[in-house]
Amino acid sequence: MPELPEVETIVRGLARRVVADTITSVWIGSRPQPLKSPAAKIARTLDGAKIVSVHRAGKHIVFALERRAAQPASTVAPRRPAPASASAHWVVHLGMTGRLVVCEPGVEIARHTHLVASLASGRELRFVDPRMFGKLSVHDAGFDPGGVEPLDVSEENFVALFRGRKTPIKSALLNQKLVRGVGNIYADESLFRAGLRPRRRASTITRAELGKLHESVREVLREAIALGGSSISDYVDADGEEGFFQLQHRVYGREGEPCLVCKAPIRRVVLAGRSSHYCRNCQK
DNA sequence: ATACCGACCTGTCAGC
DNA sequence: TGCTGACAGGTCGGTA
Repeated sequence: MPELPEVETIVRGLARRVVADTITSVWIGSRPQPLKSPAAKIARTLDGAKIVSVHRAGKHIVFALERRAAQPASTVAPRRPAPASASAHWVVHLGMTGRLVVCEPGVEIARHTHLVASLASGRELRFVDPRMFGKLSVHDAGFDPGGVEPLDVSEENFVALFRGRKTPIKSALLNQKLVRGVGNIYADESLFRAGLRPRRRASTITRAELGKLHESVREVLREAIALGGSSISDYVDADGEEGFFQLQHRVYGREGEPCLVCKAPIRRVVLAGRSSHYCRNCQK
């Protein structure tokens, strides 16, 4: 479901609600599919941890946790040093249908709830994911999913990613090891704005066109974040609010409808197993 | 290296 | 009303 703008919106909402809160207990469901670390390790890492920050890395949500180290057994410590603490990261990928919700404990547990973290503030943070394409993991060291952040990368570094690649440009954009956070909707929308067909081989794209693509990707992502992401069927952010960028889609989901620039019908083809939408006139 | 495909899962919606 | 198939925002692994 969520791509970079949706994850960014969710992260901002979560940060408002749970930063500085402490996890007081953890319940994990019986379905192993979403768990990419052992359940016991996830529970052990989360339980008692303070949430220091929430941020986004590509489509991943990263909770920075701080755990107080076990108190020394000695009781007489007149001048105790600052309490030792250990840091860890809880990483959530929402897959297609994952949601993180913060709610009161009394709220009915939704179907397909896989994790519930009780918070010291009295609320609960829940992970719900019907299709179970989402992933939960914990990491003692830092977490780096690879790829560059499209909103941070320079034009020069962006252009270099595609040099010499024969793969279709859309496949390259979807490759999270190159650019992280761009998914099917924003790939199609960016390529439309850049005037590039999805199947165009990356290696045949000129420097100027790649510069335009760099600009288009960033523009689309920034506009989508400003509107809270795209709500196609059931996406809502951490506050339960829908996004509005779907109203700005120029090609995605518009098969057969007239191009907003030239009126030619928008085409839909399948590329790498994904629906791909483009205008034959406006994209080369 | 690359490209296509199915697999992983459940839910929804259109069409018959 | 109910069945069937297509499709869905994402990734991964196998095979040519």
